[in-house]
Amino acid sequence: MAEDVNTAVEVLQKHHLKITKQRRTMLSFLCQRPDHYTDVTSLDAYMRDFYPGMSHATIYRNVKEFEDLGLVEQQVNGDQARIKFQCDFANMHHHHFICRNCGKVTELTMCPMDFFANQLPGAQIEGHRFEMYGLCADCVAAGAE
Amino acid sequence: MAEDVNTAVEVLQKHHLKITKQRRTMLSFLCQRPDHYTDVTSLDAYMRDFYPGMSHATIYRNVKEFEDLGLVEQQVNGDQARIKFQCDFANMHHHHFICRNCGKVTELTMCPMDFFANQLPGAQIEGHRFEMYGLCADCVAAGAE
DNA sequence: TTATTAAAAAGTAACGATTACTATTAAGTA
DNA sequence: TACTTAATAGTAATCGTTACTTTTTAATAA
Repeated sequence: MAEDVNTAVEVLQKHHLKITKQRRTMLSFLCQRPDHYTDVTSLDAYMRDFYPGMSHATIYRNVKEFEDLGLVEQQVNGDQARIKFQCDFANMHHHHFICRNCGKVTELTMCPMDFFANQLPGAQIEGHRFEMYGLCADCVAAGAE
Repeated sequence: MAEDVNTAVEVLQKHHLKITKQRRTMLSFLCQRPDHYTDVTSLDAYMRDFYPGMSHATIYRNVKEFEDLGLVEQQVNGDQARIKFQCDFANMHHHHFICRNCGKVTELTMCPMDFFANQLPGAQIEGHRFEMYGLCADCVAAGAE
């Protein structure tokens, strides 16, 4: 876990970005739950609690920078953004099962793209989005909802 | 096309909802492009141009009601909602390829779910989201971007 | 057709996530 | 230790969306 933060910090350095205590705290926070999506508003609340008077703008700007660097994955559901620490910087293509109760993310192997490409002759496929959601095994066992 | 509006109106009646001229206009507008997603803000602008002084609340409330009735499909991309008239009330399960240039929607046959269910023992899968995006054949031919 | 009534619309104004902007602070480097 | 420039704080704005209250209007019955 602290491992991952250091790896992320190295990425920042490699891009000549400054290592501020705020950024380090943000990364630590995200790193605590590498397999869960976190509302950016929760991160915002946490940071402003940790550093009273910290600016919204700083948090959102850093989120965007982390995303550009591939340190976090962003996902929009409804009206607010959620992000997740990205551990495997190797960045192998994969998809997610997201638990609606606890936010836990399970990575899925295999990508369904191949089955569809030939249905769109002439089109230029630039990307895709595939997610499954529901209750993870733990939440089912705990009797959620 | 007017066909589809009438079908939608029947659905409203069936649920004891009133057929107002505003609702009829909204449905007509959406029905003009049954294979394209439209920003709700565009619909909002159109309606307020058509009925000067029309309330935002009315438009958004109706969008929500149409969605509850299955008359439109909603999809959130980024910061604003997009909707699409739902023609096939039979509502056969399918997925979409969405052109980022013109918003055109192509329905895809086959669903990738079956391949993944067995990767999540114990979980309760409640839904999924699969979309492909890029440029449709027309936009590619027209040399978009 | 007219009266009735419940739902829908208008007309504010607010809310909440996100962002622009400027002055100040602090991280990185010499 | 001083310097330079990126990062932060602080303030306020933006924009999509919604809550609330009053007024209007579609649907139904007399």
